[in-house]
Amino acid sequence: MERSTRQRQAIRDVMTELDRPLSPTEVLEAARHKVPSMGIATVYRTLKGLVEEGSAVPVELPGEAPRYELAGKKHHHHFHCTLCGKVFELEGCPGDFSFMLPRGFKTEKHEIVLYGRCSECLK
Amino acid sequence: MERSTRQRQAIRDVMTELDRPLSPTEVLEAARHKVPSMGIATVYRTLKGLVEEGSAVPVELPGEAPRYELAGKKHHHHFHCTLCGKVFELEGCPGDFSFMLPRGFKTEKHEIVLYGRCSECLK
DNA sequence: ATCATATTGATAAATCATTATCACAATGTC
DNA sequence: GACATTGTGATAATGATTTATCAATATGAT
Repeated sequence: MERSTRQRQAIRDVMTELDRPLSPTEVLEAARHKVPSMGIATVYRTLKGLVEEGSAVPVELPGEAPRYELAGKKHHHHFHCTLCGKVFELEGCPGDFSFMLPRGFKTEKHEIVLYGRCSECLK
Repeated sequence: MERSTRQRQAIRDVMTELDRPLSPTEVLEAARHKVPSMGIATVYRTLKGLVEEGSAVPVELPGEAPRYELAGKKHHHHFHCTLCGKVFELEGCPGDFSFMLPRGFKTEKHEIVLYGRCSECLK
C-alpha cells in the first residue's frame, strides 16, 4: 500500500460513498464504474491492505463471506436485507446482555444482526 | 433416513446428550465414542437428513461453518466461547429491536451472539 | 437365515472464496 | 523523461468444507 493508484482510490471512494459493508464482489462492481478494467484480485489485495493498515474492518455475518466497511465507526450492528442482500449499518444497541448469561460465563462482546426488508425493497 | 442404524442413533444421542450446537467434526468425535468406525461422510449425510426431516436445524455463526442442534427449541440465541470454541444455547432475549431500525425498514427476525469465556474455561 | 436394498466408510471430486503467480502497466523519484 | 519498483489483471493454485462415488456391510422384511 505504498503508491496511490486509480484502483485504490476508486475502492476507497466506493466504500465511503456507499457507506455500508460491502462484499469484494460489490466493491468490484461499484469500483468498475470508476475504473472499468479493475480485476477482482485488486479488490482482494486492496481490501486486505486497508484492513492491515487499519482503515477498514471485516464484517462477518452468519453464513456469509466477509464484507468490509471503513474503520473508525462507533459501536454498531447490522441489518441484512433478505430480498436484495445488502447489509446496512444500524445505530443503537440494547447494551446489556448479562441477563442472558449462564452462571459462570463471562461476556466480552456481542453481535446483533437484524434481518428483514430495507426501505428500497419495501417501495 | 429409512433404516435405523447404529451410526444414526449415535449421532442423535450425541446431539441430545451434549445439547449444544455441534460442528460435523464435533459430532464425529463424540459419536466415535459410541461407534468407533464412524466416518465423517456419515456425519454429513446424517446431519443433512436430520435437517431435511426437520429434527435438526443449522446454526450459523459469523465467520464459522454451520453447526447443528436439535429442532423444536424455543426462540434462543448463542454464546461462543473464545477459548475452547464451543457454542452454547442461551435463554432470554431483549426482544424488541425496532428502535434500531432506520425509517422505512422492517424486521423479520434477529440473531444475537455473545462472545466470551464459558464456565469451564474460567475455572 | 436369506435376500433385496439402504447405509457405511474411505476417498476422490466438487465448491467456493481467497491467494499466488507472472507478464505487463503505472507510479513517482531523480 | 528515464528507470527502478510497485501495482494490476488474468488466471492458476490453494485451502477448507461439503458432496459424490462405489465396493463392502448392515438392516429388516419375508
